[in-house]
Amino acid sequence: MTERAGAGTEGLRERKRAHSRATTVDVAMGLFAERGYDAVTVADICAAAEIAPRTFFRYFPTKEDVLAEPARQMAARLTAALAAAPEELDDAGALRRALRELGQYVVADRTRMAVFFRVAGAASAVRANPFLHLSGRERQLTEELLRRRAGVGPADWRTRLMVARALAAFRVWLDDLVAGGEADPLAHLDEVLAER
Amino acid sequence: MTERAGAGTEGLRERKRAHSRATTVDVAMGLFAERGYDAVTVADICAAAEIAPRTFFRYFPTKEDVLAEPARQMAARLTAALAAAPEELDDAGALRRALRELGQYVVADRTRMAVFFRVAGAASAVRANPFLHLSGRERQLTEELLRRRAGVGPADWRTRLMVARALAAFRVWLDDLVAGGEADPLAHLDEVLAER
DNA sequence: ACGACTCGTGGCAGTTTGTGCCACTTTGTC
DNA sequence: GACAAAGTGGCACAAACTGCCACGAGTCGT
Repeated sequence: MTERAGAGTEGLRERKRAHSRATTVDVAMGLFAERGYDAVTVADICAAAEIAPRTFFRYFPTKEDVLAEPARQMAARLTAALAAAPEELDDAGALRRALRELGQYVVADRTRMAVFFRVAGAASAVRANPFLHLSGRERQLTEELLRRRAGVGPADWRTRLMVARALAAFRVWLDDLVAGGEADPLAHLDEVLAER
Repeated sequence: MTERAGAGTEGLRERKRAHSRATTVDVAMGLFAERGYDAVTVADICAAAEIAPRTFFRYFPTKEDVLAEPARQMAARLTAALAAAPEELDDAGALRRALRELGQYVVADRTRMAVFFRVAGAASAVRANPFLHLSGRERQLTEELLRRRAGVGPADWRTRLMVARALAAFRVWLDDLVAGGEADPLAHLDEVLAER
């Protein structure tokens, strides 16, 4: 290991792999948007992305996982935002701040997200559902909260409930966002998050 | 149609079908508990339940659906309880009451539920997860709430948030219940549901 | 009671998803 | 340039589903 390369340039291999993965996701999303999730086979994606089926399953353990990529990015973003929140904030404040940042991210990437939401909503796939996906991260998120405050042991139920409620609020907002109609989404997000 | 039979006895066909379905679920749960979800094939279940694979998929669209049966029962129970709630209760009160009844149901059927939770928790299957399963019913539940109060049109976000929060609380409680440790689960449920 | 009709069931062939194994090529290291 | 490490592709194969057709057990009309 030379270890001298900067964090951004991780060697040719890494870049190639990342590029191949990204294009596969793009191609797949395009096909899904065009024909619908079920009508697109993995073989189709592979043909369009010019990779072997065997390779596809090395990138994504499941067909659903290609579709779930945006949801996974959201989850990662949320975790990162939470870890980066100022220390002086309490749990609820930090979580709210992180969710607001996630909201900005979603709104900024609106067109791409719109495609994802539409496709994922119509698909029979469950893992890809951003709402459920986020809920599935509750435990991980709670642990991140505890780590932030140097807490140890299992989280008490009040903390877990707080996290669950915050995510519930975010999901309600996401629902409204997907439905459209809100003139100022971010203001609406603040409103929903502030509801006691 | 003779239509003379009581509501309970719906003809031999219905009864046979219900019996076959029930035994299939039982057999499947037994195998899952014994070897784990992934290590049991549909063919195994069919052999043990003495039905043809083709028949299996007529009862359950997916292998996951056999495992999800208890979760589906919970969802159905919740919907029914909500519909049966006294009219004079407001939305939040009715929902809380329904959740309390669901809680009693879960606690009463403890041993069976314990098996389900253990198997479902360890399984790679997602649909079967009771937590997610319940979240997936949010929309349906909200509609039931509106119907109860003769409301029309799409639910406003405050109502949806209220439902989402109540379910979040129930899930937190379920989590505690599965973990064990609570001496009086139903009292704990009241406590969690009452948390503002 | 008897025939017609419906519906649940089983078998078969075929598609699709996902995996283990091995050979081949590309990349990074010395 | 030699060597190790990692990505890639092809093959065979298991397991999850699906469409089709045939058979037989319930059910209904007369």
